[in-house]
Amino acid sequence: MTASMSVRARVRAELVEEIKAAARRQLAVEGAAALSLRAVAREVGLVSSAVYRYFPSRNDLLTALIIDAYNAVGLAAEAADGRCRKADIEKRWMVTCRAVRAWAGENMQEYGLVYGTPVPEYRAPQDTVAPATRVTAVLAGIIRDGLEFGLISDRSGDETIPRVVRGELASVRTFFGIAVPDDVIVRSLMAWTHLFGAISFELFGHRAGVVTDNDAFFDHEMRRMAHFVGIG
Amino acid sequence: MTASMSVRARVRAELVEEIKAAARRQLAVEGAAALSLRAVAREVGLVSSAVYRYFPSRNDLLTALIIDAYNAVGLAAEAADGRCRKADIEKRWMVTCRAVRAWAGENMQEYGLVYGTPVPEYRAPQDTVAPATRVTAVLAGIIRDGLEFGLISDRSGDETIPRVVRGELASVRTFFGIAVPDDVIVRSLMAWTHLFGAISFELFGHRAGVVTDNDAFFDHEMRRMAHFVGIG
DNA sequence: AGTAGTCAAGAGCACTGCTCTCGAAGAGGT
DNA sequence: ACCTCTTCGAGAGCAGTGCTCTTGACTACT
Repeated sequence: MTASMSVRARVRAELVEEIKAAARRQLAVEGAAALSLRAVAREVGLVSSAVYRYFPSRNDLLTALIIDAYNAVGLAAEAADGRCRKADIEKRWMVTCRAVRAWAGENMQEYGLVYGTPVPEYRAPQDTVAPATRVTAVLAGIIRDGLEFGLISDRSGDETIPRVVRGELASVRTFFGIAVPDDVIVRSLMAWTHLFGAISFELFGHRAGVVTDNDAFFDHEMRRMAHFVGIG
Repeated sequence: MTASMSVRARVRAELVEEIKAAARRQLAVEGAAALSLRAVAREVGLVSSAVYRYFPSRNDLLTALIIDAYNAVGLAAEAADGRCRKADIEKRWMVTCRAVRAWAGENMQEYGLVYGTPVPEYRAPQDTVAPATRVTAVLAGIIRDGLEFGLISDRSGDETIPRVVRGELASVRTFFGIAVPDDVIVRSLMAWTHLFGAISFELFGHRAGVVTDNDAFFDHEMRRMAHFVGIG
C-alpha cells in the first residue's frame, strides 16, 4: 500500500503522522483544552498556516487524535485477549479489563478525550464509530464464547427485566450473537459500563482518599463484575 | 448574615453571583473549553479587567462553578432522599440515583465539569472536597440505615476480598459507620462507581445506538445494583 | 516544455487571558 | 465637614490563539 503511493502522497502521510505525534505529545502535558495548533506547528517546524494543508481545523486534528485513541485502546484490548487460551473465559475477561485500564493510565489525556466530557455541539464523525466499538467487541466476544463453551451460567430469573428494556436489546444482539439470553446482555452492558466507570473514577480523581491501592481494587471489582455476568 | 454585611460587601456578593450565573449560562451552550471571561464580562455589562476584581483568574471562576455544581447535585440527592420514609431503603436508593441522573441531564456541562475530564496539573482546591462528598454521603447514609434496620442482607462469604483490598477500607469506614462489614463497603463502592459510570456513559454519548430508552435502562440497572449491594 | 496542482510562508483579523495604570467613588476616622 | 485609605470600573496594552487569504516556489503529469 505504501508502495502504491506517489512520493508526494507518502511525504504527505508522513507529515500528517508527524503532526499528530506532536499534537499527542502536547495533549499529554497540557490537556485537550490547551492544545494549540500553532504550538504544534512550531514543534514540527512549520508555520501555523501550513498545518491547515493537512488538517482543515483544530477540531479535525482532535478528531484524528480521537480515532487514533479509539484504535489504540481497541488494539490493546484485542492483543490482551488474543494472548489467552480461547476457553479461559475468566482470564480473558480480566486481562482485557486490565489492558484497557493500563492503556488509559498511560494515556490519560487521550482517554479523557474519548471517554471524558464531550464538546457540546460537536458531532462525532462517522469515522469514529467503527474504532469506538473495538473494545466493546472484544468484551462481547468473550461473553459469546463463554456461552458457547457453557462457561457462563445463565441466571435468568434472578431478576425480571422490564419489557421496555427487553425490547431494545435487539440492536445490541448483533454484537453478541443471536442466542444470547436477554439477561446476559443486560449484565454484560452493566459490566461494560462498570469497566469504564471505574477507570474514569480513578483517573479523574474521584477515588482519591477512598481507594488507595487502585490496582488491587480494580482487579477485585472487575472479577466481581465477571461473576456478576456469570463468568466463573 | 446578609444584614451583617456592609453595603459594599453585599453588592459585591450580588455581582459575584451575577458573574457566576452568566458564566453558567455560557457554559451550558458552549462548554467549559469555550467559556470566555471576556464574554461573561460583556454579558454582565462590565469590562473584562473589572471581572478580575471578583475572580483572580479564569480558573478561579471555573473552580467556583465546580463548587456550585457539587453543591447543586448534592442538594438534589439530599432532597430526594429526604422526601422518603427513612426505612424505605430501596426507594431511597432509587430516588437518589434518579435525582442525580436528572440533575446531570439538566446540567450536562456542569456535570462534565466535575465528573468529566479534569484539566491536567489543576489541583482541586480544598474548598471543593467537602461539597464533592455530599452525594456519596447520601448513598452511604442509605446503606448505613439499611444495615441498622436489618434491611440489607450481609452476603459476606459470597466473595473473598483480598487482604490488600480489605486493608484500605478503613478510611472509608468513617463514612459508613463502624459496624458495616467489609463486603458491604466494597459492594457499595461498586454501586457508587456504577451510578456515575452509567450517567457518564449516557450523557457522553457512549450508549448511543446501544440503549435507546435510557430512562428505563438506568432504572433497571440501578435496581440491580441495589440488589447487588444487598438492598431489597 | 508547459501547465496544473501542491505546498510553505507571511500578513492580517478578531478573539482570548491577563497586567498595569488611572481616575472616580465610597468607607471610616478625626 | 474634611481627609485618608481602600475599593472599584475603565482603558490601554501584551502575548498568544484559530483561521483566512495572498504570494511565490516547487513538483508532477501531459
